[in-house]
Amino acid sequence: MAKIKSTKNGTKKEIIVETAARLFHEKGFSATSMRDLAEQVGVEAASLYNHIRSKSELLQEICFKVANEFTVNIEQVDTIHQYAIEKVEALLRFHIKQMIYRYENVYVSDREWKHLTDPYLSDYQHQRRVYRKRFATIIEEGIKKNEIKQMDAPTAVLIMLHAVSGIESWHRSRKKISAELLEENMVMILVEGLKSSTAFK
Amino acid sequence: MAKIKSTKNGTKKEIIVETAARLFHEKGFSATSMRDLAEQVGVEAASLYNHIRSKSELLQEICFKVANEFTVNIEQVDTIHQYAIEKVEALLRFHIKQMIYRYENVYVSDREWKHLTDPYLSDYQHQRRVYRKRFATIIEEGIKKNEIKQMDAPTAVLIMLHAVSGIESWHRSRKKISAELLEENMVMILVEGLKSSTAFK
DNA sequence: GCACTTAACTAACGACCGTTAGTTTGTGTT
DNA sequence: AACACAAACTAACGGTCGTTAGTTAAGTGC
Repeated sequence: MAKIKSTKNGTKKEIIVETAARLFHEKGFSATSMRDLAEQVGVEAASLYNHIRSKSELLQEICFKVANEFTVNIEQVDTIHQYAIEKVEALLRFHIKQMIYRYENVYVSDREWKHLTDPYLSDYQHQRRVYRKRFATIIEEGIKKNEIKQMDAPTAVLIMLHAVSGIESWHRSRKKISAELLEENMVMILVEGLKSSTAFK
Repeated sequence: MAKIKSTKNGTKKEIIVETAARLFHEKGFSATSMRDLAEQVGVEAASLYNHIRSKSELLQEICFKVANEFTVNIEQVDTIHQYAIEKVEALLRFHIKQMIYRYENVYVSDREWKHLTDPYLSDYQHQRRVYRKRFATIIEEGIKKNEIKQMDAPTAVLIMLHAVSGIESWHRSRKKISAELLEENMVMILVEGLKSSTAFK
């Protein structure tokens, strides 16, 4: 068994991290034991340590993977689009898509980051703060150009970021509307709530 | 020590539950030990059991206390107001105020209810489902009367309920805007996003 | 075929978990 | 002064936690 790739779905470590994300989502970080995780992976608990350094490392991988995706995205969005309101919509749509298609990872990074330990905890908090700040700056810019009505930008950011986490309920609900319809409804409600009523555009 | 009331802030059990809410908020239910809790209350862990039956009971008290407050409120709101959009605004304002002034309890009931065990888990999920359903019905009613624009009502509910949980970030942020300003901004963004553009009212 | 590496295993460590049993302490009532 | 009793204490229970040590099996490259 000297293969570094075990199945076609990436390395064993990647499998472990994905399984951990699922369990952390289902039961929470603290309530998930390494023995739970091992069982789901199909291995003894001690064997996990051939692939990972610690339980904390699993949470770190999940949180920073997700955080980086958002950071990379806002970079792109900020350069591609011209109007602030377009940027906001693009950011919102990305959040929605991540919440739909990479649900477990995003959920864990949103809800369980508190169990990170320093220095990772501080790094993570910093990265999120910077992201929210940048998001707020885009909204400020939109307000100045009269694309977006007068409002407290950080509050608008907070509403958007948390509104999308409501997709959690969508995932849990028995009879769901389609992902596309969900996205369009969310964008409509949230983006229309921002637009200036006297917008020229 | 034969007093049933220990301080002026209610019974010892109430103190324990409030302290538990604070710790469950800070560290999560699973990561909070009875010894942690005891230390914060100023007592040995075993002594807690003179006042409570189990750790689970603490979570139950918190979750159902909060859930009942929302249930009672929607009852009142539904009878007091006439227009659907007014009902929605009243519900939203109540959620915001609860999130500001009873933050820890609401947060715990929102985030840690998964650690309830049956039959409490099922009861809680049912109560929340009924509440959301009722909220959605009010919005449907508003759509029918053209107070609220065409949209998927459950999605609107999900956005509102989760948007207010963003007040978590407000609590954590260093320089906050005032509670009043926060409420007005949130109401503006969210309620304006719902209103029909051809509303007669 | 032999060395090397990877990844599984069993066994166990010390720490901490929620909770119970049994006892002591202190206070208000008679 | 004696009693009742709430509420604190100490000690310990069986269990589970994350993790380490040491070993074994199996595939790779010479």
